[in-house]
Amino acid sequence: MRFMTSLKFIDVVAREGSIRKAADKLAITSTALNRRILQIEDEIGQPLFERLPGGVRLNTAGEIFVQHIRSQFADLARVQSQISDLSGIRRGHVRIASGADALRRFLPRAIARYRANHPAVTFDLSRCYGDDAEARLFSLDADIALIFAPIRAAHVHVAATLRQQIHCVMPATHRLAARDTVRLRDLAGEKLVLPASHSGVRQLLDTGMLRRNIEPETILESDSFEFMQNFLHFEPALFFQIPIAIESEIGGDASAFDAQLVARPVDPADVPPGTLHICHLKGRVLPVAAAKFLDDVITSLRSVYSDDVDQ
Amino acid sequence: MRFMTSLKFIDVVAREGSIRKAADKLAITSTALNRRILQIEDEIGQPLFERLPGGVRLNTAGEIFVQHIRSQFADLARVQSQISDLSGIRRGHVRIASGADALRRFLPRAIARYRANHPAVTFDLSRCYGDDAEARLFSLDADIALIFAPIRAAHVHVAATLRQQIHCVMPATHRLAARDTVRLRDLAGEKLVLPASHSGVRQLLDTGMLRRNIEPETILESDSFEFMQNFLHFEPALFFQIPIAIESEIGGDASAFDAQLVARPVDPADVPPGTLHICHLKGRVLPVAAAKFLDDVITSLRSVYSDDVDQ
DNA sequence: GCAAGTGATGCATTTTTTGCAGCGCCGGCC
DNA sequence: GGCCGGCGCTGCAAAAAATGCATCACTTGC
Repeated sequence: MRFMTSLKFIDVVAREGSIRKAADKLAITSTALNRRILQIEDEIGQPLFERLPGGVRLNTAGEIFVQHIRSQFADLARVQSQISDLSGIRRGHVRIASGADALRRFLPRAIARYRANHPAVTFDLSRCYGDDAEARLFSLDADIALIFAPIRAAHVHVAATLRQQIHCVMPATHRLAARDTVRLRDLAGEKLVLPASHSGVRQLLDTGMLRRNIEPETILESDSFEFMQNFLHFEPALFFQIPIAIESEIGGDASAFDAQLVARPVDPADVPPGTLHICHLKGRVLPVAAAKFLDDVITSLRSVYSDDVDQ
Repeated sequence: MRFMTSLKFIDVVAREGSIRKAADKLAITSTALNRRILQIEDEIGQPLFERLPGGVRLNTAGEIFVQHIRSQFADLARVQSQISDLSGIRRGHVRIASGADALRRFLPRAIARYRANHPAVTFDLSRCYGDDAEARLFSLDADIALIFAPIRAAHVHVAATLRQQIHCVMPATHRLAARDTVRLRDLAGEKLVLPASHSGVRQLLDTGMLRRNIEPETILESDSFEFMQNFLHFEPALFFQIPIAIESEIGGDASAFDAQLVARPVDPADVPPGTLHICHLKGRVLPVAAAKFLDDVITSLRSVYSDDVDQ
């Protein structure tokens, strides 16, 4: 898109914080890039960047303008996919920012099924925590976010929510495996493997522990579910997940997802259910592919967790 | 805006329906214009125009793309006014599509008062009927529309409504001037001057007349209020207006607005009140100036017609 | 069938963009 | 404290792109 290059350049400079670095990345001379920026600033009538000794930084006007640029790019992508759509090509691109919970089991299946119907649609998956995900929506680097955490920013639109009770995962031979639900006080003396402190699961657990005045024995802390799960094969311990992260298959049983491991819900009286938010940027018209995928996700969530899904 | 020229060109070609005509208008050669269009079509990967023997016409892809272009322009204007705003310049431009009713007395005063506070804000006023106004909103040629007629299109957002009873305007010496309200049957034998048939006032009147089976004696039909009002100075007759079109000043008395003329409401039992819609394009973020002006308009309407304003 | 209109194209010209070299500036470092 | 390396910026010449002219192929209306 020749007519968007100057705008793209500004976006890259804003991200890189330096004209020369951006020029490198864009395979262009810093001279040319510099002059393009000067020209646009001239047309706008106001500087967009502050010149610092170590590079450049957006000023307030620049912030506004770059936000506009990004929304233009997102819009253009949507328009292009619409145009392609009507010529029967049906291609498109969907960018998802998701917590590890949904990224693990649910999204692979959901995307594979979607791609079975729309093989020309491609995907970007970036794993990130709540704030990052919101930021990615805002900077238009992601179309859809799946966040198991409270929504902070006002500019995020929640298309659907899914209530999820935290489950305690343990070796099938563990004494607690006989129970239907696990109370927090049962965890006294147990060795725990906890998710990273900024994850939604961890924050719910921490609040519960604090209220019940329980000091857990944390032997390990990780942001990798895969690591935690594999670790349990070598040392018996407990860790925590939400159903969407452990389902062996859509519609499958969340209580047994691994030959040696079982999951039991933590008693809701101790730890209230958390909420998985499926969201996109407020006021944004999603590209067709993303909008359709979002629909699919919500539909398939409803078919599995019917009562726990709200729209 | 150098980086928008190609897009602007496409917009003009779409409006003109001919590359050569558009080239004339743009003070450029048809050659150059033609090649810019070919280039963009190449970048999009699809033709945007159908080539007809008498010129060009947008195809479906083109419709989508041009709509995108127009929204980009509107967005850019908003961004620019935002940027100007934060440097304290406070300039901007507001484009209004309005029926003659509101255009007559209300808007001049409203705009003058707004400009007293924001002298660098400029205005475009285009007088048009309901459908035109909606079309202008959609093609982003207008920011705000004031329509005394039902809203047809789904893509219009109604920010506020104002109920208005139709008034009958007559010489102060007329026998009906003694009444508080005018019944349609009183109009038998009277000479009437009616607004144009596509105006909202006329349509309400026609429905009422039809229902009451009254054949009015129409001596004149016009879409110019000024003409009708001046005509009454020379030949005694009746014509019809809504209060917003006759108010002598904001907060003034609608029943006497001219030394020789008085207005009396038509009985609501005969002709129900109509609705003035103040609206903008759904889903659009208005430029600051337009948004502020819209607020002002609604506030000032509420201060005069308090109970008849809904939001 | 001819004239007048349309959009498309080859080629020379003009305008714009780019790259190179070098300037002045500022902060970190030995 | 001078020096080095990074930064953004600017003359000037070369490269690239956009433009205008003349012309073609085509359709419609008279």
